[in-house]
Amino acid sequence: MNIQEIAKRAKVSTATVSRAINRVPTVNPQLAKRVWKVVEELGYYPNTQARALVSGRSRIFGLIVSEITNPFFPEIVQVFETIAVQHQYEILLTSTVNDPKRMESSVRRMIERRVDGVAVMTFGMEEVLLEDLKLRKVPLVFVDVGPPRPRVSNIRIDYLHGIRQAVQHLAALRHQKIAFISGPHRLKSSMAREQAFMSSMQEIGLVVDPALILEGDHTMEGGMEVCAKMLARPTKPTAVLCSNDMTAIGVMRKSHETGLRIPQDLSVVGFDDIRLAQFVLPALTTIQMSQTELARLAFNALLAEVGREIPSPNGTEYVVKTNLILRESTGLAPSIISR
Amino acid sequence: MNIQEIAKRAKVSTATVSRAINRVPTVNPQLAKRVWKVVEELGYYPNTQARALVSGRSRIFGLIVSEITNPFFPEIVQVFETIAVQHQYEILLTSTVNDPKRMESSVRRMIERRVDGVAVMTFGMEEVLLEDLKLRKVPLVFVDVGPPRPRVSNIRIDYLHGIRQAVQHLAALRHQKIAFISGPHRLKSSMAREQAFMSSMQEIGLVVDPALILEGDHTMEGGMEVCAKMLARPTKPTAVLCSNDMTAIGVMRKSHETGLRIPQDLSVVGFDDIRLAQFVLPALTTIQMSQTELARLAFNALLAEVGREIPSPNGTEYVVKTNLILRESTGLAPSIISR
DNA sequence: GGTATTGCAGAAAACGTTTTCCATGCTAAG
DNA sequence: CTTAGCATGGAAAACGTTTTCTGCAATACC
Repeated sequence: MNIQEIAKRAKVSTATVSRAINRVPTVNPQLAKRVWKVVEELGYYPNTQARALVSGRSRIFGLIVSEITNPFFPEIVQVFETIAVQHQYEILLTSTVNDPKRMESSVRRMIERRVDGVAVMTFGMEEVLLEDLKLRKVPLVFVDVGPPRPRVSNIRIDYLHGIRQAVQHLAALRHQKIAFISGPHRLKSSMAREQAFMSSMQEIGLVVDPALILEGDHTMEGGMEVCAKMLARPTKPTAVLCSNDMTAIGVMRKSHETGLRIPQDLSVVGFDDIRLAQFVLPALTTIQMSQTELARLAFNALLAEVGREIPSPNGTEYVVKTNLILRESTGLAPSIISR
Repeated sequence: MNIQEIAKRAKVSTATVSRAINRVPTVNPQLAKRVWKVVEELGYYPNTQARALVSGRSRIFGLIVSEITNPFFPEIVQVFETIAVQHQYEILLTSTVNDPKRMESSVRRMIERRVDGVAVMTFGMEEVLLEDLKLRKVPLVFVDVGPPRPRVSNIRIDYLHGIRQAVQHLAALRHQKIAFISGPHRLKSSMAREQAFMSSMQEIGLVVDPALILEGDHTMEGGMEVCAKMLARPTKPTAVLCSNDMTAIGVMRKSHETGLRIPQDLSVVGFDDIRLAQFVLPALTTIQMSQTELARLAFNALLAEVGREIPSPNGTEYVVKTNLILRESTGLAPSIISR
């Protein structure tokens, strides 16, 4: 069933059918009604492929996330999809599993499908592979990637804001030996968080013990491993700030296994504020980076760029704030209590 | 950049370019090489929309899940996507959030995009809306929906196998008052689990106390609520079997809050075996329903149906087994210990 | 050596839309 | 009353492929 069939039955030309369906105002209301009647009767749905072919716009956005099984991302996908649907956009989802090969193949597939834009939510993964996209003048939006270029927007996360709050919160609870467990060093976002931690510490005159800066991998298992390593060393921290919530949850679990009570013996702060953070025991104090806002911003950035006929000269930069959420996993430093 | 440009530069016709790219064997190797050289040079990617338009196959499968933020689903999405990529298929993901409106709109969008098949992983949601798809002879695969029809495959979950194991495991631990917290009653899969529980109990001569059959909603919050309700009643169970892991985790949490120790005071069994189940404290004994297998089966069912030129007369039925995984949340019934 | 058969590449049709261009009929202005 | 201008709908081109059909040359067979 196609537009010709409709045209025949409504006794008009295909042009009129097209115009009626797209609600072009110049078409005679009576004809339009006739067309719509036939459309309803036959349950006709236009063929998007043909539409895209001639209009040059596919109404598809690509969404690249680093790992859909990481609880941080489903929320983003959900929100992104919801907004997309509202704007009659479709999404092509790719979970790269941090594999450059998959990243490459997904970029290629997106180009082949002629996406109108791509949101790259991998938090600083190798952008080399994205040259292809840039070259093709597809609108892009990244997280934490500089510097801006034409057609490429960037969402900058203001890590410092939340991390500084967290550090000061811990300091106020008399913690001095504060550890930091980062994410993989190859991620830009990961390093940015570490930097923010360091400068927040120095700002209030706390020394950063290099032995208390450790590298995790943003998984719960990784958190457990690093925690074990950390607790085996001579200088033990009284508080630990983690680069994401899964790591923090791993730390909590391993601490529990080794008999450490949280927050009495060790305070733990996470990062991200995934839903799960509210539900672990004790509930995790964490730094919120709103997934909803991130998804919304990313979508709007793409939509804006698609709407522009002359590309923005230097892209646009958006900022997402981070904020400390107080829950139950932080408390007074143990030395204070025992005194 | 299009196929004509390539044809011009390689000094062949567009037909030859098409044949070369699609590796049709009859094309002269020398010509093919010339074509490929130009393709590489220009970084040409074929336009999938045009391809789909003429070939009638979009190489897109729809994937409808009930809620991507429910940890059960990301794993399915991940596996489904991975296999899809291997077969040069794309997926159109929809998370219905259990909203019939969204379900309807997503079905419509999938038809418009001319998907080659749809996997409906909503575990028994209102199929009424899917009439549209059936009518259009799009290959479909469902979970727990009968009876089979042409072009519609079904994955039947063998709930009884795992649930019977769980009930017998609890009985062996001397539990007699075993509660069951179901999912929403409108889900077929939910009722099937409840049925399996009942018959497993009766099979070994245990009485099912109607007061101990409760309805949850497959979320952690729901689990906590139902648990509170359950513990407020006069007849308290010594073990509880939950219709999914999130519910079980909610139960564990609420029990903990009210001072009940698990498994000493209450044994808890989940269903699904999401990754998180291994990581809660204590690790959750649960009934595994392999998400990997489910995704793989669903994809293969669609692929098989697409390959067939004459549709299977009555669809195909696949079966996924369920199995009890023993962890730490189940133990001897409390009355035994105190004796 | 002439005709039938095969192999292979190019021309052109087809896919289902949107959109440009053109024709028609009407209104309004001179 | 005539003509310019405008509104509206139809014809046809265009989008970028695949695929069928056609034609030509080379080989095989009698």
